[in-house]
Amino acid sequence: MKKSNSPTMKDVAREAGVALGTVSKVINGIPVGESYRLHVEAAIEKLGYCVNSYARGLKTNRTNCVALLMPSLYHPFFATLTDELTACLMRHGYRSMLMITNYDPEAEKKCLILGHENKVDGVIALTYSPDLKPDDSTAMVTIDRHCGDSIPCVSSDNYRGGEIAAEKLAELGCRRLLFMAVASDIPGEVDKRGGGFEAACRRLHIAYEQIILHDRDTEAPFYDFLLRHIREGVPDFDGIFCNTDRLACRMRDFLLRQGIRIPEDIQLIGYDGITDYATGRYTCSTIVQPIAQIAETAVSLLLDTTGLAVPTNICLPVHYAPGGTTRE
Amino acid sequence: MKKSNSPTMKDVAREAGVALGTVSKVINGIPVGESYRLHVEAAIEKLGYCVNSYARGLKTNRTNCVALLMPSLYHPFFATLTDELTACLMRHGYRSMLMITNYDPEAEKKCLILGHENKVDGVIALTYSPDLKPDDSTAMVTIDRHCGDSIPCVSSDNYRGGEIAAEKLAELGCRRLLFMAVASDIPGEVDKRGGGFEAACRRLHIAYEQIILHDRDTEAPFYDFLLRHIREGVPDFDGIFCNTDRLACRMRDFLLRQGIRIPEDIQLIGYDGITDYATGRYTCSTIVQPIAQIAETAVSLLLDTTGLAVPTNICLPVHYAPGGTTRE
DNA sequence: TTGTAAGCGTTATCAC
DNA sequence: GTGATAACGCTTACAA
Repeated sequence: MKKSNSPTMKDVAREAGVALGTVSKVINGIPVGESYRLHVEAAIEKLGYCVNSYARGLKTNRTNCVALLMPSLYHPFFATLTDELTACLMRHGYRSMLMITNYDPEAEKKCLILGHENKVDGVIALTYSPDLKPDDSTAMVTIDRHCGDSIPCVSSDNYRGGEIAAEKLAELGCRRLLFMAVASDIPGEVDKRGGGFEAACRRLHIAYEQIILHDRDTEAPFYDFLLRHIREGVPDFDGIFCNTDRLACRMRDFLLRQGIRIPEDIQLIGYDGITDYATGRYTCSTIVQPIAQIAETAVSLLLDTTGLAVPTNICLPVHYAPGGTTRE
Repeated sequence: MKKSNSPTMKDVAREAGVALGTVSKVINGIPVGESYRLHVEAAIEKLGYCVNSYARGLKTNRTNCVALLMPSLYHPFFATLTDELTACLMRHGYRSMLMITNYDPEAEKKCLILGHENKVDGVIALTYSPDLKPDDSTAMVTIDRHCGDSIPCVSSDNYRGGEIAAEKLAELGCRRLLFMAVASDIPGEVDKRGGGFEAACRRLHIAYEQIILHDRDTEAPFYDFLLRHIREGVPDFDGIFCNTDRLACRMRDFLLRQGIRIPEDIQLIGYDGITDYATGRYTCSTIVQPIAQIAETAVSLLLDTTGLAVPTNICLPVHYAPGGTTRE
């Protein structure tokens, strides 16, 4: 599949009639006699020389490569996040090694080892392990889940997002709220959405209930719950906050099938800010995560080597956006 | 960001009391005396040794790393394709270096150079350059666009997909068909969708028109065209084939706003097989691309080093799936 | 079968 | 400022 005989520095040196070290200096931008530089550059051009980053990496122990651990790219949130992360890394001169973990802690561990073998300069992980830890010598930043105090975690301001959802529903006239959530076994930043919602409800003196399910379970309990709370076509609730857009969309579909009007009878707010790929519109009214900003923050944190104490948790601001499931 | 002092083979050899070469053999699965192997394995375990793939790559000129050139991950097709490619590569023991090119030929060229510097074993590209060529020593496979006869291109059977769309619409009772397409400047496999559609229409003696726009233009001409062909609420067409699901969804939305009923008045078929992330349902009736199969084929073609003459173009079978915009 | 040693293409340390 | 030279960690003849 390869045969490889790219020119090496030695070839360039010979072609330019200079010593090896001189070529290295030119390539690394270290000052060198003007005429030497020109010769070397000409030789590089002529031979089509291109550095071998494996040789360089072996020597310097830096590879300009970052491992990206993602559960899947089927979910638009992960996909766009990966897009932004990769673009951002490239802007900083880094390449990204993508690893799909399939929500599997075992696979995540394997990927970390793979990354270590590959001497990646750092790891950015959206993980489903409670305790993923890289080799000590490798920098790591997580997204949406804390993995220990030495590892910064960046996320959207989930708590505030929950508050905003409650505030918005209240402002739009809702008086009886419901919080629906799918949660994974292991705790993460995402769990704070409910906390913010509750706090705001209490502060606003609005009645609320909540129902939380495990993400590996079926949604049947949600449906049962909703059905029990619809009497003669009139629902007990006039506003629902779902902890993901996905859930909000699914509940909207279900309620519509039950003859409930959205947003007339029930208003619905999700979380994530997922847009429809065809129209670019939000798939439901939602709390929008600042994906590009999350990516940039994660990259800066990872690459920032100033050693200044970094906060262990960075929350980025979210905002509400109407998407057809609220009366606005 | 790094401090690196992982144990090396030398450390393992010392720990195990054997020679360096022996350690190497154990690691590479080359037969070695049982007791030696045990010692070495124990030492590896104890020290937490892990190969340095940069040193290995430097020596062997193989890196087990493949560059993935994608225009963006915002489109679900690219995202799922990237997911499948990466998963498939991992299964084969390869890592993928993701590069987002933003539909920009210049960026694509830069990525190719980056890949070359990084000594990737191969490149899989979904490119928007007419003539992207890697360094001679690097294997390449493209998806959906031909880049020269030496570079295999894998795609869905676009021509057949066009035929199927026409046949299906005919079968569902359509008598006046329309083909709508957005096309990029540079030719690609995707262009064949229209050819297949036309051929089938002629074969079936069904009247059809077509309107094709550049992908960088506005959609206004589409809307004008449709409006001109709706007289007193009755459209001239009873079936439309759009060359992407995205277009089909957009046209559906537009037609609905004009008071046209879908699928009662007009039936619509798209192409790609995009599913909604929340419900998993097709976003419109569609010709489904076998994404996982495309990924597997691309990977096999890239990794297959048998040197057997590979076909320059591989078309994978597609199928029709109803998605609410046809009467079935 | 096991051990030894010569590179792979860089970078970095020195004398010059 | 320039040019030999020694690593970096590994694979692979080749010698024992």
